[in-house]
Amino acid sequence: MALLVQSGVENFARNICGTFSFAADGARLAYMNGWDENEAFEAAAVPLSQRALMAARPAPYLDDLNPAQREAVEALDGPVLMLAGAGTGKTKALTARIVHLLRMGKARPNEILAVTFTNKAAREMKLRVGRMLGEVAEGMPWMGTFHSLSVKILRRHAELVGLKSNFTILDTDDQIRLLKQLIVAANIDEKRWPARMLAGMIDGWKNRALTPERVPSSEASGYAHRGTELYAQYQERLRTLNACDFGDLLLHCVVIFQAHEDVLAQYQRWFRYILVDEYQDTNVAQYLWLRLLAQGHRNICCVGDDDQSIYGWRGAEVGNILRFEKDFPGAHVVRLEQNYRSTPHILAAASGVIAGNAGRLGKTLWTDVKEGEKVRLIGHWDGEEEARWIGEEIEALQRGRRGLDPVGLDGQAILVRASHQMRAFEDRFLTIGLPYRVIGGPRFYERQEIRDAMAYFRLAVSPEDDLAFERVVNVPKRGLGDKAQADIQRTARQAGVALHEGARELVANGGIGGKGAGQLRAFVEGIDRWHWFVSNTHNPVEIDRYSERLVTLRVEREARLEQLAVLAEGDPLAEDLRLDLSRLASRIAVCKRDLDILDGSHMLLAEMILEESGYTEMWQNDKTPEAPGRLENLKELIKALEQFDNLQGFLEHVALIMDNETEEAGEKVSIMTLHAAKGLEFPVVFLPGWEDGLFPSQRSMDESGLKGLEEERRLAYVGITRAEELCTISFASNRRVYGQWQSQLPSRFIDELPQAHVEVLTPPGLYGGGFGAAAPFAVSSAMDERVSKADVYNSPGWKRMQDRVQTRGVAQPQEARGMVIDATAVSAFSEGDRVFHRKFGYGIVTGIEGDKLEIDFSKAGIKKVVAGFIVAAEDADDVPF
DNA sequence: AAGGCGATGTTTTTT
DNA sequence: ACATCGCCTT
Repeated sequence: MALLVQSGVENFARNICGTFSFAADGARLAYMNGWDENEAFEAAAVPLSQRALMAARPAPYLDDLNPAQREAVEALDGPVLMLAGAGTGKTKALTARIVHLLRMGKARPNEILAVTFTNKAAREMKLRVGRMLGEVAEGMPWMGTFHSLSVKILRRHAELVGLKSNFTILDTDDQIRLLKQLIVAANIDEKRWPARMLAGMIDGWKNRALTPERVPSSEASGYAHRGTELYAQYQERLRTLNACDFGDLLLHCVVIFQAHEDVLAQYQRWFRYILVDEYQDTNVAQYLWLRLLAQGHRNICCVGDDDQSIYGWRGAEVGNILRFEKDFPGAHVVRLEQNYRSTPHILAAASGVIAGNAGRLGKTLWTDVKEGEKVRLIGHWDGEEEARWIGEEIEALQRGRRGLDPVGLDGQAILVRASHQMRAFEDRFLTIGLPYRVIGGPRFYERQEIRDAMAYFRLAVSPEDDLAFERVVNVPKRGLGDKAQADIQRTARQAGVALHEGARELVANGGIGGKGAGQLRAFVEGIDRWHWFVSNTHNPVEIDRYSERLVTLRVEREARLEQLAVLAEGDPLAEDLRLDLSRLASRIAVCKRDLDILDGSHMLLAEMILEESGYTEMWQNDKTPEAPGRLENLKELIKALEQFDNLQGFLEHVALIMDNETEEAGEKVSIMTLHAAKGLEFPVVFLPGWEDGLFPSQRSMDESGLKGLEEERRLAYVGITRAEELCTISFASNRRVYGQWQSQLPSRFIDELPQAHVEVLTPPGLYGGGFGAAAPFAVSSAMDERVSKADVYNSPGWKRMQDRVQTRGVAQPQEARGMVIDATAVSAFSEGDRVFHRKFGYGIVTGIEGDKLEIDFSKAGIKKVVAGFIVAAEDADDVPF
């Protein structure tokens, strides 16, 4: 073991020195780090002009900063918490800090660990550090996402968690498929206990850095009391497959750090300074990962905004940022509060809403800007009307209106709570021909055709990849159904080999009949052939062999051509010769292609695989409207291969890079979810669908109670603060929910908007005359109690309306409002209790998790509900209505 | 083995 | 309303 660790460390050191190319930008680094410049220049052979450039700009990055930013940048040593409100220039401060660390000689580029959540953020940071330094920042090997950095570390120490360093990274599809197998094997009714649910639980545990044996027994009741058992089996299975899921990447790192002091110490020495972006989004595993690495020198700088924590539902712990000063006593806390993005009204509206949350670290955003429009608020009859109005408004703003400068479509965005809300806008914009773009739809590498193609590539690289085999063994249809696939599985398991070998054996011993047999043989041989090409790339012997064959074929062609030339016109032999020639031509083409593949053209190899497997053909023959798009995507995929040296390299990276890069040109309105909008900004922002139950989402409140509501409120805060100039909030009185028309009430967040910063619009057209003019009313203006029926939806009296509805106790779906949610209420229940929920009816408690109860409702099925919403069945009569 | 029909459950999403 | 999924038919 010691030997392994030792060699790992050596490997590691070599890797870092190799990755960090001193030669590339040695001069600049030498300058900033105070090394012997002349020596470095000699060695690096960098043009002197570059040195001149650096010398001419002593420290421009510091002069660009405001006092708070500067404070955060200059506090280099010890723990620092940078509380950066929306639009306060946190990325600027973060990048300046990195540059400053380098310049002050505190660390070399390879000694800084800079962590982000998304590849996009990492890219952005690299770009900006590079720009500040005056060129591309090549030498920062440890700037990346939690996951990509974890992979890098894990590859070095895979053996410490029972993996080989070439482990594969599973996507969610593979994960679910694997779990399904285990569930079936465990004799569990997959219908009652879906694999997705188990996957969710396992993810949750991994997010909390819980290995199977560390899962608290209080949670053992989940998933038919067999959750932890299946979790353990799943981990075992992953190990045999030499694979990791996303959660494992972090979990394994944490486990290694915790169990191997020497390894941890090594990294603690390497990473002299640690920077973390979006700290409010870290989960427990990420928190431990960071804390372990920072433990020694405590040179950790976390940047975040507790008010923008919107990923609690996937394991993020706001608590991490709230607790920072306790975790790192003596931490230097800096607040970035000067906002460079939005007008005062927008900031005030956002602040007003977020003030409703308890337990904030607290920041007061301010701005130098004096002018600006109020946040606009408008009610509509229904969702379609809302979409219509927004469409017209966008076009009006595009033309320039009311003395406002025209705002291009790229500067306008619609931010919705849930993606299904996008449809109304897409429909409307299609009919009026308004160009739009949906941000954050299904990601490129998540598409079916891309995953299928990738499975083929995985098989070519490693034929023993059983998950890939399963995925495509019958795609395209090869007549290999459940029966045949079960036979393959059995044969493979008995022989203790991979499915690919099992299939070969099954074919060889005639264990499979019918047309499936031939097809399976072809599939197995295809994989062999593709794999042969992968393993013989650049093999000189094979290249010679193919070259010779190509020559032979060409000679043969010449011979035929000569024969043809001497034949008389109309000679019957000529036909045969021409046929021969065309056959020869295609053989030559194939041989040439094979030779190119052997020479290292992995793009041709990929094309060949998709061609020979019949995968391309399958989509060509497909008559569905999306087939052409899928073929287009496959072409894109091949194009993406170009940036990599080989298929292996491609597969390695793709697992972690899941973003969609296709950005078509042209001015377009952006439509996206509030989550997808975090970090973005637009001059004009529309926030539709502010209705209770939709936003805040009913489900969020049911499942997480007050915590959920507060997260929704942060989402509202994020939404408003995306706007630079103009922010328009809207709601509809009627909306179709799951096909049923439902009457909606304005969101409680609307009540929380400070009136002084809001302008209320009556909808043009439908009510109040239909002349298309938007007549502004001040919210504060006293309004006649005799509001007309039509005006109810946009009058300043919706508050009263809500009050009326509440005091009258009229049935409404939003009963969470005003309820006291008592986290301790959970203790009032135990498993087996018969209980009542106003929405789901009667049920039996089947488990307890934190402040939530898992209940098997007789009508609604199994749900997890906050205990505050539950009463004992015998008290059901006390529940209103 | 493969395509057609009724029951089902519907947020947010990165890696 | 709608898509997905498992089951049932051919």
